[in-house]
Amino acid sequence: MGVTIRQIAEAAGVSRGTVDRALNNRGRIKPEVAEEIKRIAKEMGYRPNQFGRALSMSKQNLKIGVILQGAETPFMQTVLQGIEQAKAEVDNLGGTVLLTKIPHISARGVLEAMEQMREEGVSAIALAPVEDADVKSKIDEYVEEYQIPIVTFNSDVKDTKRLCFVGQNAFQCGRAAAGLMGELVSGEGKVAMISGYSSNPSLSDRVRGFQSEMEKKYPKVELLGPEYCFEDNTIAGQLTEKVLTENPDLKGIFMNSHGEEGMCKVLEDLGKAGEIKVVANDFMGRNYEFLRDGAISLLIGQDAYVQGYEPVMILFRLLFHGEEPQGEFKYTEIMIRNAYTIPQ
Amino acid sequence: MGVTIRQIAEAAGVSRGTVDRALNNRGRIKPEVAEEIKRIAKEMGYRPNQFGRALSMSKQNLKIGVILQGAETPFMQTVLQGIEQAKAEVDNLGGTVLLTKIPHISARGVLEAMEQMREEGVSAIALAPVEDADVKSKIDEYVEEYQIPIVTFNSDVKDTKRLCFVGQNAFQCGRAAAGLMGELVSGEGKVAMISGYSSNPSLSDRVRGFQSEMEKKYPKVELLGPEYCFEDNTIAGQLTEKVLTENPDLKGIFMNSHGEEGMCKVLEDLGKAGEIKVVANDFMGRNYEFLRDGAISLLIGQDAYVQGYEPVMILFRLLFHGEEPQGEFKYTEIMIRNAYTIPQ
DNA sequence: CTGAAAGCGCTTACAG
DNA sequence: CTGAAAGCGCTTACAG
Repeated sequence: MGVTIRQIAEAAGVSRGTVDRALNNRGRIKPEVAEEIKRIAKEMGYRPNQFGRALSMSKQNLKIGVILQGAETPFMQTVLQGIEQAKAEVDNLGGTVLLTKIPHISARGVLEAMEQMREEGVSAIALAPVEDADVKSKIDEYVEEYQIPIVTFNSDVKDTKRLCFVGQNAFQCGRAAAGLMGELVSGEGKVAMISGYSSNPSLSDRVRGFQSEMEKKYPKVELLGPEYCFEDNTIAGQLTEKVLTENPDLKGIFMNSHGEEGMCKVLEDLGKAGEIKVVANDFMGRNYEFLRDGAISLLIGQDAYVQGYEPVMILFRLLFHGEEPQGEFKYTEIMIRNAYTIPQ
Repeated sequence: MGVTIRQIAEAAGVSRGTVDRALNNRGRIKPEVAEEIKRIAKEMGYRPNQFGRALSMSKQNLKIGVILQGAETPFMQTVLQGIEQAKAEVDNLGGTVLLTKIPHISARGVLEAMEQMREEGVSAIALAPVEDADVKSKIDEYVEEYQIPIVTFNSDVKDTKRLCFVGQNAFQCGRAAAGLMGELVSGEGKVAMISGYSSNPSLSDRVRGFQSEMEKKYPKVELLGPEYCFEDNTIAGQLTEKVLTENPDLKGIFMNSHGEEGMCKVLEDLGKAGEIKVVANDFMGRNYEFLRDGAISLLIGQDAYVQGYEPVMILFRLLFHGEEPQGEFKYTEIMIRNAYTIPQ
């Protein structure tokens, strides 16, 4: 068992309150006394008991706000599970998590939610995804003017005062996909790229990573596209059919967006499933099924759960224990799965 | 803020002690009263505050023993990091972790360590690896006679009363390797298997998983071996050279043991690195380096850290919170990595 | 500037 | 079988 504040108080011949003031720099204490107490504490190897502190501080009812956009997508549903888990833990520890789900993507919705949370007295906010100039400046305002720390997750926003970002390193993810595809097609032949939206920075980063690494490491691979399917199965199917018809010698498809069902349907209908090597993204929807069937060769995923869980806990640890996050970027692991490493 | 034991006591018209007895099944309470209190607690959505509990229970100074064999290997070093982290957390929460490292593998060492831990009054033991009849019967004796729950990790022991096992599903790992290798060699050609010891059950399970899945899913692949290198680089190099000389058309090597350095050296010397597809195991030693160089195509790994961390925490959660483990097997994730998904 | 006391939510002897 | 009280280690009004 560790040294307690009481033992230090006895050793220093003062009260526990005084030790607290000294050790936590609360002021209202004679500087020499504070110094002496700190010296004694250090000498005795004092380490504050987090349970005592947490229990005592649970009176403060610290509030953390979470703003989530596009909660209707399967991916965000998993993120949501992570948030709910963090919320349960924070509740349990005497805090509160205020969650606002905004349907689809709406900068105005985010701004309003931020406003409202400030009125409700939150001490910190986790926010995703972010892609708007007004939101950016509001983030800086909150951090600087109101000292409300903000963590972004899933999609980051550069050049703001946000504390840190939790999510995928999209460029590196694209490179990992290239490394896999290069091997799957034995380093040569045609590979088509299908992405979602050209306007989405994460998707674009993945495409850039894929292209640059393929060029560098597998120069004999000829890349086609990217074409954009807007995460739509019908369009994805049409694009798949088109590229296959125009390129009967196609070796692989890098599916960088949702629309997998549409693509796999066409591959199966044409008897090409398994023959055309497919690297796809995210452990969502029917992707595991396609992996088992062989229509998808390898799947790359980000830990959606962690993307919901970590931001809340990072803020909690900051506010409750004064523990700063490890670094500005908390990248979730880039996970590779085949048919045999599907969980459960 | 959550519901507290005090609120339940008021709602039920009893004292807090009575609520505690009801909710934690401590006996000495009229069954009907207990039922009623549980009902109310559930209705109010009561979730115990872990800080309060931990603080209050920190008087008990609960001890958990950990016995680790072969700590000198790099793999066990990482396991050790997980144990140290768990130890730090448990210390901080008012408990104690007693760690005994036994050099190499020694059943007698394990038996003595168990004996000593019981004398020191541990409430539970985590133990690895296990491969001995005497140890088996001592496990059962501890569990049944002394009510000391035991968790095995890294390597399991069947047919005992151990609470659960934390480690890899070796057979499934072999299957995963087959799935990768099958794709890497485009489903045909010769693939050599090099393993460590024929007597090691985990290694054998991986080989069996590899063989059975290859046979089933890639029948055109011709498997050679397994040959055994006894985790020795020199022997691994010799085996590699031999199989390459005898089979100039070799397409891949499944390296199921340590000795990667010896193998990669030969591949590089013969100018075959990258050409021969290699699937190897464990994120240890120079394996990441070989992955970057391309001498190893894909790496499969188990989470060594989790294998150290989880057993201690499972026991802590059991003793401290009365939380039973999820199931008898806590399989660590089978992770696949290529040159782009190396951590950091 | 400092101390004494109350309280956070829980568990645990101790009385009855 | 049940209750009242003390205590875990910390923080925080409140007095002085």
